Amino acid sequence: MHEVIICEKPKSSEKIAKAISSKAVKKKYNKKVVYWEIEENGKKTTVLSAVGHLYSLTPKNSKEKVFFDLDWVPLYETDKTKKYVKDYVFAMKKFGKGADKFIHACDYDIEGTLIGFNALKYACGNESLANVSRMKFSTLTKKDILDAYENMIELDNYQVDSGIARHILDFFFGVNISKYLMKSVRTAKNRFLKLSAGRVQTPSLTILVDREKEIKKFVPEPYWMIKAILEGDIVADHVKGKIFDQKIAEKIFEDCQGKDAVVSKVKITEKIRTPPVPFNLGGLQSEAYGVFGFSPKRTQMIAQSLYTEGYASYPRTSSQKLPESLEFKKIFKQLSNNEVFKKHIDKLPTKLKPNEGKKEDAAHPAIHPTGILPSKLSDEESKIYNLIVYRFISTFFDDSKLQTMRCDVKIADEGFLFKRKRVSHMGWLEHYPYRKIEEEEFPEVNKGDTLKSKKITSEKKKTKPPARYNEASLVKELEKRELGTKATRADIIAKLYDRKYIAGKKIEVNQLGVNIIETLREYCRDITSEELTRNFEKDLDKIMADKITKNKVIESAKSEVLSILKDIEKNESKIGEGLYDAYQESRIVGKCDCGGDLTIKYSPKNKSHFVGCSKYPDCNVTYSLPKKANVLKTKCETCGLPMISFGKPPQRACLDPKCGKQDVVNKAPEIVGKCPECGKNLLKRSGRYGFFVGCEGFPKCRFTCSVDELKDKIE
DNA sequence: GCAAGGTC
Repeated sequence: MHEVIICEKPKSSEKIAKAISSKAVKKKYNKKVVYWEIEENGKKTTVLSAVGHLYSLTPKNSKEKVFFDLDWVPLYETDKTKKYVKDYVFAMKKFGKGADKFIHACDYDIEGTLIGFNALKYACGNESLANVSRMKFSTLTKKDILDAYENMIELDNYQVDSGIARHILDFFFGVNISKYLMKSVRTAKNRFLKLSAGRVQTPSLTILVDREKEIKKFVPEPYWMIKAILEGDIVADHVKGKIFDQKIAEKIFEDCQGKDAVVSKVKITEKIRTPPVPFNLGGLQSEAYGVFGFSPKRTQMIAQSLYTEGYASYPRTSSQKLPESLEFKKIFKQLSNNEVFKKHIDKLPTKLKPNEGKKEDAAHPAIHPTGILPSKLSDEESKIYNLIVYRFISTFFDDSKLQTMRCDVKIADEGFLFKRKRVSHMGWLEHYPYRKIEEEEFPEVNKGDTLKSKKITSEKKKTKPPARYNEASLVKELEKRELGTKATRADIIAKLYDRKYIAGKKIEVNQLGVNIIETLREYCRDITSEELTRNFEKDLDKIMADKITKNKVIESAKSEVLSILKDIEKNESKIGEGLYDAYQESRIVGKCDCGGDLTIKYSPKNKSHFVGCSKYPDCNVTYSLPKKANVLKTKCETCGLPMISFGKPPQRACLDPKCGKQDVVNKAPEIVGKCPECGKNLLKRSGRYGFFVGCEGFPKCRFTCSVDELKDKIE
């Protein structure tokens, strides 16, 4: 009797093999692929693993104008970066074929069910599906696995169909519409532009376009802030905060001149700050962005490598929970071999109970260190590793307490107030070195005291437009709207940059991005919003509940896509021109002396980019660009042309080599003042958008401001 | 050349 168990990933094959038998033997195929063998009571069990999807959809005939005839082919054939998949498929073919019994033990969700189904059908052989049963577990604990092994169910073919339909529908809409967009540019302008649209990427872009529109149409409103500078350098704000009526502001300003302040109320309160919750992928991405400025994609790759090396747990989790079964004590004991970690771990309470978050994940706990101490890590890896360790440790500590003083004063019947904050109990804060620690002095004032007023100021300000998204806040927004999955969100955003739809750390939408959304809103409105995802979900649910067949859903999607494509084709030249012009516009980097626009162009002959004038051939101005150069928004202080950055470590220079202006990136940054928050030096740093002022104490102190704001901020 | 989804 030979039994074969198919798992979704190597990690779960290990857990499943070990749970089923203590006699499971680890074996390797082709030196890389791990599988397990159990021989007991005359029965042989082979536990094999996929690595996520092993098969991918591809057109039967790649020369077709539209793709509706699709085949499942091994992933490594369609994607050159997925070579590692090959050995897993081969191992499955070698050890999986011809067994008496097959067990599908992938994650119990639509994708997992399809992963196992395709592995069985295409690697183990079609006939394996005749002898298959399904294990259903929600966690990879020994108990759950054994329960599932002893109470196997039938493979749910409706769930399989639902998974297949999801892949096909995404392909129909995504690939075909993308193709037709590119085709329109080719027809109209005889140019190639890499364009794409999809069920997730397009609504994500819509979110950014809508925010861009809000920002563009925003009309700043003036308001006044009235402050009183009191003895002891106390700055008190008028209780009204923003005053939008100039007359009222002027009256308050006049009335308060030369009058002293009388303290009307002093209130000291204590706020509890609970420890942070354990990291899920989104949480780690967001924190790593805030603390180190790492893109979510970068963070994900680093976390993946820490996981592969065995230093951290599985990163693609939604969970903010740390179950006791992880054996915290054991992890802490191992981590204590590191002197620095030990200092923190030694102070842990005896009862180890983490402050968990609400989010759960059936397959994995929150991200945590395994206890195995890394020997060699790159700079970036050790930053993420330490972040994971400190976050893990800090969730076990007690609350931190923040004391807040609020002092109300009266100046000529007008209310003013000032606040002070200080941490009165460190708690977890002491063990999580990525947070600012407030330590403001509380002035000694009591009710009835008079404070001499040195000066009353009235400052005119303007309301600000809504903030731009950055990569981390967009990941969060997608999470909130349930667009994409934890594993794909960072990639989707990277794709939007790659297509040149968007640019910048504070994400700005290029004209091309705006145009894509406008075009699709006209021809395929559903794909620009969450509507398409919602419609898919409804259909997939119906397939699962046997209320509609997979083929019906596929057929109706096909006719819908066909009609959209027909519309696009009918308006091809208009769409193509619009898209190409929009693309050109976002390539403009400055003005040429002749009045034309300096534009980034591509020379297919030299396979490189350069900057040329839009009035070519009337104007011959060109500037060559070094390899992998970025044209920046910062203008050269000498000649006004844009600056470029290139090389590693990055250097900056003027676009015009004759100008010769070099930037100061590699020199020590200039000290421009003292930080108003922590007293350390403020440095003039250069970012993507030119200079900004940042505190030397970063990341502990997060003070930043623009160069223009500097005077106001440090008085 | 094009999607979104799983994972080393």
